[in-house]
Amino acid sequence: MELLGSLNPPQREAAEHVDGPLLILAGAGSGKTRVITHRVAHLVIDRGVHPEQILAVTFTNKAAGEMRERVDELLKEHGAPEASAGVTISTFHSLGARLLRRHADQVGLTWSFNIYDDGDQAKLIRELMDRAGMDRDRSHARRLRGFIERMKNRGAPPDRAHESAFNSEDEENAYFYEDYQKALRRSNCVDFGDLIMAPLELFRANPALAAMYSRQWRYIMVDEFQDTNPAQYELLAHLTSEYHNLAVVGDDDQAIYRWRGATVANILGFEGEFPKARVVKLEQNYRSTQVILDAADDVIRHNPSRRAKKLWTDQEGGDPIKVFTASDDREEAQYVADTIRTKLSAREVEADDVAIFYRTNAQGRLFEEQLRYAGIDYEIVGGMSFYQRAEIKDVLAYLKIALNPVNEVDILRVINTPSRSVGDATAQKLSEGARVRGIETLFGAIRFVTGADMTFEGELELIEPSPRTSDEDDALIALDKIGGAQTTGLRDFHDTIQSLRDDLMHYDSLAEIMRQFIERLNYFDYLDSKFEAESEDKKRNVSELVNAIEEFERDWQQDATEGVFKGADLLAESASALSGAVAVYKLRAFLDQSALIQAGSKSETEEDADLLGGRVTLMTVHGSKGLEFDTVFMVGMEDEVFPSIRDKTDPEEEHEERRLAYVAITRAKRHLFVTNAKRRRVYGQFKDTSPSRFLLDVDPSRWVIDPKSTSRDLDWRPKRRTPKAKPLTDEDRYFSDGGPDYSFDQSGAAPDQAAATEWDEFAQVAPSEQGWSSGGGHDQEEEASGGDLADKTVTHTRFGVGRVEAVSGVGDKAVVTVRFAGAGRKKIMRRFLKVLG
DNA sequence: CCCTGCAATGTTTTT
DNA sequence: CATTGCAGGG
Repeated sequence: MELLGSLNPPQREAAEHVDGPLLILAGAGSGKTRVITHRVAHLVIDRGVHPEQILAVTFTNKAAGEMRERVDELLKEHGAPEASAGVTISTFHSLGARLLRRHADQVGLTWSFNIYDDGDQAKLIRELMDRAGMDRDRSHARRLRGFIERMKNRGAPPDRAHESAFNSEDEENAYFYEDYQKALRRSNCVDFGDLIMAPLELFRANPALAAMYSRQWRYIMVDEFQDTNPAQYELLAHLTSEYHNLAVVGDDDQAIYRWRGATVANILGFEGEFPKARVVKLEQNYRSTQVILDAADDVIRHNPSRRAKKLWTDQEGGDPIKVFTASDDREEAQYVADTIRTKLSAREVEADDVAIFYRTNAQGRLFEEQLRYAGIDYEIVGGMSFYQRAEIKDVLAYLKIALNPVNEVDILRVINTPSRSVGDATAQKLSEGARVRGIETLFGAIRFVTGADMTFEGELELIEPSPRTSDEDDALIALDKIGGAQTTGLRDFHDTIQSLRDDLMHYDSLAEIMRQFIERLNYFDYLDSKFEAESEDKKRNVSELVNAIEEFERDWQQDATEGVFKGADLLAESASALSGAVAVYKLRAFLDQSALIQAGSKSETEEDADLLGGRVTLMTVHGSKGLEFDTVFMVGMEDEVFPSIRDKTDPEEEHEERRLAYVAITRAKRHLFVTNAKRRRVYGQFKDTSPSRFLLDVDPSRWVIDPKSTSRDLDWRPKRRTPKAKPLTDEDRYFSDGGPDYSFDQSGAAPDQAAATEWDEFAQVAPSEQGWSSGGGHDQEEEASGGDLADKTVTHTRFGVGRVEAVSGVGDKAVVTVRFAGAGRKKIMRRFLKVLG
């Protein structure tokens, strides 16, 4: 069968495109992964492109894994089974990590650098704040982290941060950022942001190297392009500098990572950047029913600045969305669990095909509880990662130190775990001592105290004899004063690391080395003594870590020979003594993977792995992007939960929440349930809620209320909303709209063709009633009311559900004042309203 | 120097 | 409501 035969015309056009920039605007469910994978196969099979010349970049490991699988399949099917391994398919961050491994020496790192996760990063920031004598203020620490992240997302190293500082706060932040970068490099470590920024700096300083890679990867594809940040964009620019064969796929309506520095400008401005770019729109949706797509459109159409695009499907109609309002959050979870139970028993759907989406991870607990109670197998994706658990981080810390002995954050983490009588006071003295010339590192300080004479490879060795300052003298005196018990403890720590390094050099089985190490450390005894009830869990987690390593070792061989990086890592390190050992490679690869993969915590029922029908999936809406399920429960649909708006002065926040809701809705293939609760526990106390404005935006013809619901309408908001609170936001919401009550014209979705404010709209329908001060007319209106409408609940296609407050005039042309649950008070012509009761 | 008990404080979203 | 940080006794 012909390779591209199964594609529709636009899909085919995109897949057949070979040279030059390509922008694929792919609506939700339009088969974008299909297009990417077919394009890869087409390049290799029909166009004779060498697999090594292809690079596909994604954001998540899940997406990368899926793409790899499907490319594998396609190439196998079409007689090129070997080719798949040559194609590089990677996330941005692991691509960055691999580039850095290869060129570590050019950016102030060594081959053995470690990757700090968020927790490590926060620890380092706190440490540095202490050292700088700054107030230990958590919110300040957060701001500093935010600043550093923002700079790195823009690809701005400290010197650029200094240049762009406009006020004294930015200036101070820039100094801190500079300190932070220095400390990271002293520890031979990088953070997540560095995984993008450091390769970028490498290419900026060395354009010839960038050119080399851009010749190597002649065809580059990027998935979820709307979520790229400026640093990633610039990195791509370097990587495509030679041929400009950049093919990007994305959907501006699914941009949900603005808070992480992503900018939709990258996708919206693509043609500006590449005037010769071919643009292909994929608008046929193969996933959902018309009802679901319409509901999604009801929500997203309120956003300004969208690319014109209209999803369509040939699956007409479909089940209406089912809405359920619970009296509280617990009942909400109960309802979801009951409903799933019923559907599973009736064989309407398999557990595999059901998902629950919530806005924040914390919401997941209640659902977990109720599912367990109902005896339903489930899987939680995301949340507290396995690799973030204390016991796992402890063990990994030792491994990281063994590889990279200058890693200060990890040394401080485990120097007293298990207890070695080395507390904060001693650690403090060691930290100060590490800054004395001639000592240089924490391990230098430990050696000074214990009298050990061994130097670890990988430690900095810049000893420049010069007179010490009095601070340094003080630090040395403090080191001298460290007591006997502490010295013994430090010696134990030193020997522990030493023996772990010895083992890594002499044995090949990483899992075996680990088992012995954990034994030697008496780590299980430590867990028993420190934790009562949880110690069994923790021990099991550690064992699971060893199992994970064992499994990793089994598959490792294939991984190491993948794509263009084949053999390159080995070459780069041949100078190092440690690097001769297989276990060291495996360890380093494992550590990278564990840092880069957000492994979801396993469900309670993981033992029976292949149970029939699988299990229900629980995850945040963010986690759901790129996935699809037959039946979806969108829960917690209340204002302040979803949308969760932190900064009410920033209208962009609501826009992003809207896109998030759009993503959630478009995950559903056939059945969508939307639930909320009238009150919900926040910090242990009940708080009254209001229905989500997004839910109210969905036309009532698309949903029905479950008879079991506590409320028969969506008019249960407890307190009046104050429309004055954010007038700008409201303006924004309506500004871009195609206008009232005629079908949404997609060509009008461009921002400059914005149609009407609410007042303009009113002018269209009833010019004579227009007025900025409606106060005077009130009494008259009420007297002239048609009677039949007074106090009725009505719905409007755009404003949703509201209650009639006043009516003036009669018949279809009557003007009705309605207070909408989601949109405040409006005057609307009678004929645009549907009366509910 | 370590452990226990109390208080404060906080929740987006993820590579 | 949980978790995390901090103060004071052992």
